[in-house]
Order: sequence, then C-alpha cells, then structure tokens
Amino acid sequence: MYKLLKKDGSARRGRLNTVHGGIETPVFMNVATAGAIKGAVSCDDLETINTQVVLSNTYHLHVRTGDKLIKELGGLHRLMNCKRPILTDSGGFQVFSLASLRKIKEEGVYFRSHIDGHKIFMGPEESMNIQSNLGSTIAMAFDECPPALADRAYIKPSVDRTTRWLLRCKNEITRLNSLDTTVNPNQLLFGINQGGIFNDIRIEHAKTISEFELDGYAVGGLAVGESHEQMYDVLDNVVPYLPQNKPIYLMGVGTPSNILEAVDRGVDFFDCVYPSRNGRHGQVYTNAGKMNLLNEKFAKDMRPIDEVCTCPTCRSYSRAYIRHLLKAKEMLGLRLCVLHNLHFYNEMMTEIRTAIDAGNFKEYKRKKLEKINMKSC
RNA sequence: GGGCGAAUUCCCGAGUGGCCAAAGGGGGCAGACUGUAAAUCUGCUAGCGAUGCUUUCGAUGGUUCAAAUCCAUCUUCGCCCA
Repeated sequence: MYKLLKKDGSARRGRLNTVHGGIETPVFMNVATAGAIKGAVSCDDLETINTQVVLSNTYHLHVRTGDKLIKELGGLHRLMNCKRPILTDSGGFQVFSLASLRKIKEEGVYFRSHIDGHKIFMGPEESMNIQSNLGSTIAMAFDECPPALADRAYIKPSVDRTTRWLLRCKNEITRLNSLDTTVNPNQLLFGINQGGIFNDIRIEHAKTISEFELDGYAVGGLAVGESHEQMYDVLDNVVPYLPQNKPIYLMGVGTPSNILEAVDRGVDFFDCVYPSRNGRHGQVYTNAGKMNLLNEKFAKDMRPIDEVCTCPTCRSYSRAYIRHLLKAKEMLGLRLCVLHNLHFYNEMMTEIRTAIDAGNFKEYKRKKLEKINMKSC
C-alpha cells in the first residue's frame, strides 16, 4: 500500500496506492467538508490546481444529505464526480468544534444537530458505517479531539477511551469491508494519536495504536489552542513512535510554515481549512508573504496576486479586479482566491517532494520560509 | 399664491431640553480564522497636545444654568389645495 521512497533527514517521500489512484506524499488534502470545496470549486477544478486528495466529513454528510442516500446513489465519489482519493474525517473533530452541542459517553457521542437541533448519536461503529456508506478511500477512526489546554486529568481517560474506540473502529471496518454490498470494500483506516501536549501520554498512545496494524497514523488534537512551539515539540517526540512504514498525517494543520516544519519532522499528510476559508475572506498566500486583497492598497493594483504563480486566477486576473469582486460580494471573487490558495498549497507540496527527491529539503525549507514570512505584502 | 410636513455625523435613519460626539443599519478602514455550525466573527469610523478639550444635528438670531431637541426668520426639498 504505502511505499517510503526516500528520506531526507526526517522528511519523507512516499506513495500511497489506493483504489482511487496513487497519492504522492507529502501531500496536502483539499478540504471539502460537505462534499464540496467551499467557494464554488468543483471536482473539475481539481485538475488545474493540482489537487491529489479531497477531504470530506462524516458528521456533515450524515446530517445532510445522509450517508444512506449517498450509498444508494453509488457513493461519494460518484455523487461528487470525484476521480481522486477522498479521505473522510470521522466526526471526531466535531466532538471538539461542536462542544456546546454534545455529550461524550463510553459508547460514543450524543450530538445535537447544528442544523435543526435533533439528537444524533455517533460512536465508533456509527462513524465507520457512515464512512463505509460514503465509500471514501480512507476512513478516519472515531476519536475525541480534546482542547489543547485540557489538563492531564482530562486527557488521560479521554485518550484511553479513544484507544478503546479505535479497536471498535477496526473491528467494524473489517466487518463492513467484507460485505458484498460495500461501496468501497478496500476502504483504508487511519488511527489517531491523542494526548494533548503531554508527551508521555502521546508516546504511550502512539506505541499502543502502532500495534493495531492500521493503514496510516494521524496525529490529532494539535493546532487547537497550543503554541507552535508546543506543537512542534509534540511532533518531535511522537512521530518517531509511529510506524515508519505507514503514512503519518498531521490533522488540521496548517499554515505553510507549519507544514514545512512538520514535513521536516516526518509528516506525510496534511489538511487545513486555511487556504479555502482564508481565501473566502480575501487573504491569499504568495511567495512574498500573505496578502489581504480587501486592503485599500490593492484597489489600483493590476498585477496578479503572485507574479510567479501559474494558477488559473493569476494567469488571468488582477488584484484590483479580485478586490472589486470581493467588495461587491461576487462569488467569483471567493472562488478565484480559493483556487489560488489551494494551488499555492498544492504547488508547495510539489516543491517539497521535489526537494526531498533531490535531497535538499532543508535548503528548500529555509528559502521558502524566508519568502512566505516576508512582510512586504 | 395658500396649507401642511421634512432637513441629524460618508449614506439611510433613531433621538424631541441635561445620561448626546449623538442608537441601529449600510458603507468605509483594519484585524482574526489551523481534522469548516465560518461568503463568518471582532474592532475602529468628527478633530485634537486626548480619563480632557474643540467643532458638529440645513442657515442665522434668540430663550435657558444647559438646545439636535423650544421660539423667530430665512433656505432647500416633499405632499396637498388653488
């Protein structure tokens, strides 16, 4: 399945083969929570922005429009007309982000729908069933993502429960994959390491889940309130204890700098709402730093967002035009920014892979960080 | 020609003697956002030597300790009658 092709320091070049095609790593997955990348980006657009993997969400698709219907329609790939691998998050993050609307129990989590308030129960088996119905390429284990600042007394039992849930996830997906009615009987399962910022809990948990022989391992519960230094420290400590012959996924991260630092610590998979959400809010990434296109200084700026960018947006449109569209609240403005940002991220991942292949990742990272942290914008 | 009504800070609009530099929108300016309850949220939006001072509610003059608010005249804009 996963092939580690080359190491450059701790940075890894690899390939994960799936039934929906190969994934060259390190990779940034483009977030399409509710079955679409927000900003009117279609699966056709993925070709022009170099997307390899799409990420969707168990909870959101279950609540609307329903995983059973999606299965009936042939699965999420068919529904979205997506020809690339799709990873589905398990709903574990919603245990964190919908904290005010849920109650955690041993059997699972009781949510109140953020749409209409009705009660929803989701445990490991439910999450696996939903993800199986969606037929995603990679399913994530159902975990609890506790807040970064939670104390030891909260984290320890939470992590232990996440471990018990992982066993239930594995058993359930094994059962589901064996049924002849399954949309994607080759669905992969990634487990998730937790432990807050407590390295001893993290390491112990990493060792435990390493024995589950999963298809990949994620580090979750980061970038949820702790500092960058704390996050990097956790990675330094935990990544070495995860199976090195499997892909390693840092969930929900992050900024371009975060990604460069995490690749340098052995991480292969990433996802983050930043490029899409920030794009919708007019903030775009360039090789000369971040830029808020809503700023007045771009009103007469007829240059493309990034002079060296080859994305569909930069090939045709100016900062002034996009600023105008954003001000006029035209959907096209959001779309152009999202396309640019995703292209920027995906392009950076290509550069990262090229650098690792060439054995000069450290040098590449140093130069890239210099560029993207420039304040000239 | 006569009658009635209205004029508020960039715009709309509340306020009808002191708690008013003046609600609330909009617009403008800036910031935030990390497995997306997020095309969302937050802050600022008369000026300044700034826990105070100055100028401001169509204009001018007046009443009052105190006026965006009361009075007079004027100007402009609506509506109605001729």
